[in-house]
Amino acid sequence: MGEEPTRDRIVRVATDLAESDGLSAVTLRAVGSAAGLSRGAPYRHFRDKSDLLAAIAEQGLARIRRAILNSDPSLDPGQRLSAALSAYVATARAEPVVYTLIFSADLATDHHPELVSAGLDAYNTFVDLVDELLHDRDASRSAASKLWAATHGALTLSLAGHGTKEKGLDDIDALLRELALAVLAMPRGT
Amino acid sequence: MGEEPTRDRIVRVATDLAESDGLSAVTLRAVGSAAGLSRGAPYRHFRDKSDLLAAIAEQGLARIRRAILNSDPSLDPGQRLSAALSAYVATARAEPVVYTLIFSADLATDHHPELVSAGLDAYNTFVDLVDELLHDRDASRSAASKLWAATHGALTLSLAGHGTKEKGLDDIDALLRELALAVLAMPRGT
DNA sequence: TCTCCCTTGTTGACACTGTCAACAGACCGT
DNA sequence: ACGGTCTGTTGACAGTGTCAACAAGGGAGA
Repeated sequence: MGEEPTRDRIVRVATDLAESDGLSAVTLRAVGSAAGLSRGAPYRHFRDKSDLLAAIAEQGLARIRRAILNSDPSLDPGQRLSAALSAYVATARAEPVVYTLIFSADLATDHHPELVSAGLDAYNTFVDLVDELLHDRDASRSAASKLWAATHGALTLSLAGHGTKEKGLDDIDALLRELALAVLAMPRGT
Repeated sequence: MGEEPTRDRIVRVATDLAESDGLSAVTLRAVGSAAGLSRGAPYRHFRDKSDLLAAIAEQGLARIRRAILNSDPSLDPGQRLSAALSAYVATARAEPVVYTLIFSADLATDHHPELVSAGLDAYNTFVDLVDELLHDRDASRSAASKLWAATHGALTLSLAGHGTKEKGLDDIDALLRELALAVLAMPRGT
């Protein structure tokens, strides 16, 4: 295989570091060292530390997009949508630090347009899946927004530790199934 | 009025600092200085910086709880619930940095039990409001969880800057009304 | 009153971090 | 051969979280 570009390797190493030792362990020195480079090396590939974090988040979003896109296409649209939601949750659960980072306010999205664009890609991929079920672009966009919001909300509450004791947030998958049902059963008009 | 305890003043000053200049501006030195004290003074009231952040989040949760509790009691239960949701959103919008901090993974909830307890207080207050509508404790808990998840999700997506261009997340209040309708219209059994 | 101790606050010090400037080598087209 | 760009290294500096040592105050008990 071709050798991995240094920039990609830095992002990958930084992601691993974040997931294994927490976001606070992601220091430019540690990242450089883990990538086999020296302290200042990342500055040849990223303007800022914030720029590196944005890259981590961006690739995380791309991974999420791929996960929901890989849901079995042979399923009927409803079941595939459900599978995509499960894949979304599973990916977020597998890398909670990155997932939290994506929606962190630390990243001023104004200064990181490619992060916004990665978010839009994931969103549009999701809209496509919903559209296979509804066959109505506007309704699909609206439903996808609600589904994403509901999913993300339940996920965050669980990841943040709130709600582990509160019944109903304990089993996210069940909660999600119910939320998805509620959203999709909504009157189409409004 | 009685003089404000130093600890409370530190938390208040730190909260103001966070909202006006961003979370990264909250340094122990700056907080001490803004409180009229010296750099190391906060250490007499908080074990860690993380401990101070947890206190900020905790009081933020208490403020949210008070906001939803203050929704006009003379309204009928359905409208009051809607007003409470609006108050929740308004409070979060008024202090986005604190709101984001509450659900940040930086705060290991294991080490900050009083933060978890503040979250439970807010949740239970919310369940009470839903119960005035449903008159069924279990169903209310379940519905409250879903409403909170959906609200928080829509809010976060909007606060993080994702979705400002995507139709449907633009107007959160409309989205919330629809989500609330969908959740409350759900079959009670499941 | 005097003494003891605990609480609150200050200051000096240290390791670590993000960041930048100065420098070194590799590669590449002319 | 040569100048320039790209990638990488190292030294330096201001800030930051954190801790130990020290000072001031006030309340409890003799």
